Amino acid sequence: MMEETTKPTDFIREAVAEDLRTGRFNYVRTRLPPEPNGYLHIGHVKAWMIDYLVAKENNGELILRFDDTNPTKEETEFVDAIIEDTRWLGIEWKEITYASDYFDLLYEWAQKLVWMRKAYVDDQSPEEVSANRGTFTEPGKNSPWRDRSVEENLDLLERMKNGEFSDGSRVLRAKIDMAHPNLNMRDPVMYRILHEPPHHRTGDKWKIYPLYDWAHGQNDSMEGITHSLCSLEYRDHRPLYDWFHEQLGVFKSRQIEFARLNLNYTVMSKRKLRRLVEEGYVSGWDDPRMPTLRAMRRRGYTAEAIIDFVQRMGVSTVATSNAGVIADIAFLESRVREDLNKHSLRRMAVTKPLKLVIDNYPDDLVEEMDAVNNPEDPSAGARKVPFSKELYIEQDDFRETPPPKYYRLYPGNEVRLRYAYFVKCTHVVKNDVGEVVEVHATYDPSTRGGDAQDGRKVKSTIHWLSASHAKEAEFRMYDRLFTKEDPEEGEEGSLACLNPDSLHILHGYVEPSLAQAKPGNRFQFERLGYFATDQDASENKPVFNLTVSLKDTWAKIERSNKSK
RNA sequence: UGGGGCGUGGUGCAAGGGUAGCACACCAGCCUUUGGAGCUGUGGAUCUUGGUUCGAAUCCAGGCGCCCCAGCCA
Repeated sequence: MMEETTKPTDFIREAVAEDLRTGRFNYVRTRLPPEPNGYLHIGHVKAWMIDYLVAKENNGELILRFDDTNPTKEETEFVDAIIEDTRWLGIEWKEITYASDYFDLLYEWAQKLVWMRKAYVDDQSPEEVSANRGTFTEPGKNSPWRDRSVEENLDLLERMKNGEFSDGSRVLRAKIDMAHPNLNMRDPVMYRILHEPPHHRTGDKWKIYPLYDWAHGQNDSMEGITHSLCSLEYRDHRPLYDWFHEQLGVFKSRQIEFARLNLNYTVMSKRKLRRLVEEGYVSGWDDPRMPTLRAMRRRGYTAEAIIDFVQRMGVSTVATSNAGVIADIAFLESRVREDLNKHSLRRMAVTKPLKLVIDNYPDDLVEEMDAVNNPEDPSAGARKVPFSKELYIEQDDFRETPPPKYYRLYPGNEVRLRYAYFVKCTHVVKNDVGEVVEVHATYDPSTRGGDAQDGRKVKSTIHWLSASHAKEAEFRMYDRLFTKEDPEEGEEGSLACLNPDSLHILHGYVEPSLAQAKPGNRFQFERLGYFATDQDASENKPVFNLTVSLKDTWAKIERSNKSK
């Protein structure tokens, strides 16, 4: 698949090539910089692939570095989950590192900046720091502590580190320019005091923790990262990123920003996703409706399809919303269908069963019908499916009074039962309230296998299951989580447009062999869609998640029928 | 409001002074033992105004619109 796509070219790859050409760098090393405070989602995959491929295409190296500078949010559980998901994508890295690996060195670099009179300990309260930062239009005010002696700063910094001061009582700040038009340059905070909670890796060793701006660029430099690729909202941080390298006289990594990836009909922010989980709107972070990688995996999306999707999305600096680009979920689904169409085994399943009785078929006869496993892949072979007098068909495949252009079963109409016989509907049996409970038909024995010897045609082929052989199964039918393309839009908030029908549970039947399907197995249930066996499956009743439906032309016709 | 970034069909990306193209979506048709897949075709876009030029999506200037920034989050 990767060979098929033309070699991607974009402004980042051009910049990297340029740097190699001009000698700014003579090798390429990138980094994946997750903060271990949540699960990876589809938006991360874009960044992951850019970092991975830019390194790979240039015979460079990729480092997986956890940005763990804030112990109040980070947990080992997320480190493990991120590693698992990254591996699932097929991304290979040279080594795993942590920002916390560099806390000692980073502290030395901070002392150096103090010596250079480029950093100082500020005793202002958080409120004072904020108030004195100024606004977009007004300059900030210099801290009264801005011109302390090197000795006093060094002493105070050391005591901050040793835990002598309470949280929030002091910070270390870079001394730049409180009147700078870029707020990030107004004496940014480098270290804050944090006694609790213990850090997931360094425990209670540290009482001060570096902030992003101080840690990230220096870690990049320490690791010899050539290209530090990040999303658009860090554009304003680049002058600061460069300033630290310049002052310290260290290896200068190059930061390049790109638009991050969002999807319509969903939310991507950790805060909003957490709310869905915590308030029970979904079953968990791996609920198949979530945009997280583990959810997509559970739903049946393949890593190949997801990667193909982000690759085809391209890379740009366009910011349509929230510092990124909004992709159409339909495009993701088209990539999933393309991949699954080629690779998944066909099976028959009936999600909304309706009994079909073939009146002229022998009572006790069972025939084994030949069914192909994948018309796109002859090497997938064929299988036998039992056929008998009483069958289940899909409720949607029968109408007592057919609407216009309805080709499926209705009284007097003949259709093909896939791989079996032509059948003609004769009559129906109804219950007390007038619902059709049984459809009756006659079959033409000369059409065995589905071919009419006399050359007559039917306009429809429907799927079926032998009632006595079929195995019970649960089907979880998913739809988009939100009804609006942009759930954030409007003041009611995203919860106001949650789709009440994002999950439909159906109880039906599958072919006998599917009773043994293993979690993660993927199938195409003919004429319905792609499904993946869920982990919830029990021994006698498997559960299948709808990955994505097949394109449904009839549904489209029906919709336009109704709108007329 | 100061700073930074960005404007090409509905969406996402191409075209780097020379015929505005691709994918998805949409519409029509062909084909079909999945109303699937496949195939063919149609429609539709350069934010705006001015300038430079034989020629501008591309270069210049103004305007308009959208996104990001005032955490001791990342």
